Amino acid sequence: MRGETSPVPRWRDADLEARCTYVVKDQPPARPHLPRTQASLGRTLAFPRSHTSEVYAPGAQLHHVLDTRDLRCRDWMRYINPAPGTAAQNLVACQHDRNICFYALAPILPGAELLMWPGREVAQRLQCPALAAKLAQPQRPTSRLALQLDAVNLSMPKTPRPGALPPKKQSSRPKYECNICAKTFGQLSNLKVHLRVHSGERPFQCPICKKRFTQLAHLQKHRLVHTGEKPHECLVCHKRFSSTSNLKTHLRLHSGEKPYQCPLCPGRFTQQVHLRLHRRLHELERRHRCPHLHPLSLALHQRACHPRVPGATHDFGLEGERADASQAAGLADSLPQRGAERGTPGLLLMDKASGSALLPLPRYGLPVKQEASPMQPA
DNA sequence: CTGGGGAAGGGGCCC
DNA sequence: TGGGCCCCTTCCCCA
Ligand SMILES: [Zn+2]
Ligand SMILES: [Zn+2]
Ligand SMILES: [Zn+2]
Repeated sequence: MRGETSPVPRWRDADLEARCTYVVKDQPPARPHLPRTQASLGRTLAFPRSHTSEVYAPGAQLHHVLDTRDLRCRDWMRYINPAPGTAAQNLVACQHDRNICFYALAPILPGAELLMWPGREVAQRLQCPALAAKLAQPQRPTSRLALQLDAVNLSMPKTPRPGALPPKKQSSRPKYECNICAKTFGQLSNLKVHLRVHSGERPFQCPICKKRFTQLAHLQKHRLVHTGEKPHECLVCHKRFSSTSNLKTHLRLHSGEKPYQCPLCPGRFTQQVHLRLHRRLHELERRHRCPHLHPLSLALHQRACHPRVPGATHDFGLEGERADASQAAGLADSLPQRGAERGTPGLLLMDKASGSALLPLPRYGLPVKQEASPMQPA
C-alpha cells in the first residue's frame, strides 16, 4: 500500500529467526467477559509450546516465571504492541529451549510501552493485514495502555529494584496503581473497587434475582427493575426513566442535540452506538468502493442527512440514484461473485463516468462477519 | 436493513 | 472510606 513511507526495517525474517525471535500467534481474546478496556485491545498471545513464560530483566537476569495457563498472568502480554520499526522496539520475544522469553533491548522506563517488532514480513506471513498496515505507517501505533514495568509483577512480591523510579506521584498527588492493568487512581478506595474487575469479586447480591454486582450503587440501581420504579421524569413529555443517564439521552430528543457526528458525512446522532453502526456502513461502503467512484455514496449520504419523514413515501432527491442503483443491482446480480452482500443495493457501485456497473474488487466478497473490526474509530 | 429509542449493566470520579 | 452520581456501553426492540 504505502510501504514506501515506512521506516526501512533492518531486520528481515531471516534476521529475526537468526536472533531467535519467536513469533507468537495473535488470537482474539479468549474471554469475552473481559473488561472492555482490555477486550478492545483484542490481543491475546498464545504459547503453543510451553506452559511457562520467563521474563528477563535487562542483563539477562531471570526476573520471574509466568504460568501462561493462568489467564491472569497471560493477560498482561496483550499490552505488548507492535513497534513501528526497530528504532522504537524495546522488547524481543525469543524462544529459549521450550519456553517463550521476553527480554528488553533497551531500558524500559515506567510509563513506557512494551513494543515488540515482529516485522512486516512476519505480519504478512501471519496473514494479518491490519498489523501489516500498521507497521507500514510511519507514526507509532496508538496504544491505549502504557504498561508499567511494575504491572508485570502481578502477584509477585514487590521487590524494589535498584534504579527503579519512585512510585507514581507526579503532580504532588499520590497515585495508586493497579498492578494488573496499570491504571492509576487518586484514592485507594477507588483502586480497591477497581480491583474487583480483575478478581471478579461481586459482593453485592440482589435478593430477588440473585444477580451480583461489584458496587452497591449498581445493586441499588438494579433494584428498580424489580420495583418498576422510575424516579427520573422528563419535564417535557413526562416520560419516566430509571436512570439519569437514560433520561439525559432522552432529553436530547427534545433539545435536538446530536453530539455524535459522522466525520465522513453530515449525519448526526443522539447516541454513540448509532454513529458507530452508521460508520460501519461507511466502512463497508469503502471496502466495496471502486477507486474511480466518488468517495461518498449518495444513497448513504442521503439516508443519514435527510432521514425519511414518517408517513412520507420516499425522498425525491434520492429517487434518481435509487433507480440507477436498482438497475445496477439487476445487472450485477447476473455477474459472478456477487450475491454474498445483497443487502445494500443502494450502495451498489456505479461508475458515474462510464455509467456502467462496477464489479467489486477481487476477493472483497468476504463474509460480512469479517467486518467486525473497523479500527475502532476513536 | 437502517435508524432510532429505551433498559440495564458497568467503570470511575468526587464529595 | 464508600455512597452517590455521572458517563459510557451493550443489548434489545420497534418503525
Ligand atoms: Zn486494573
Ligand atoms: Zn435482581
Ligand atoms: Zn421527554
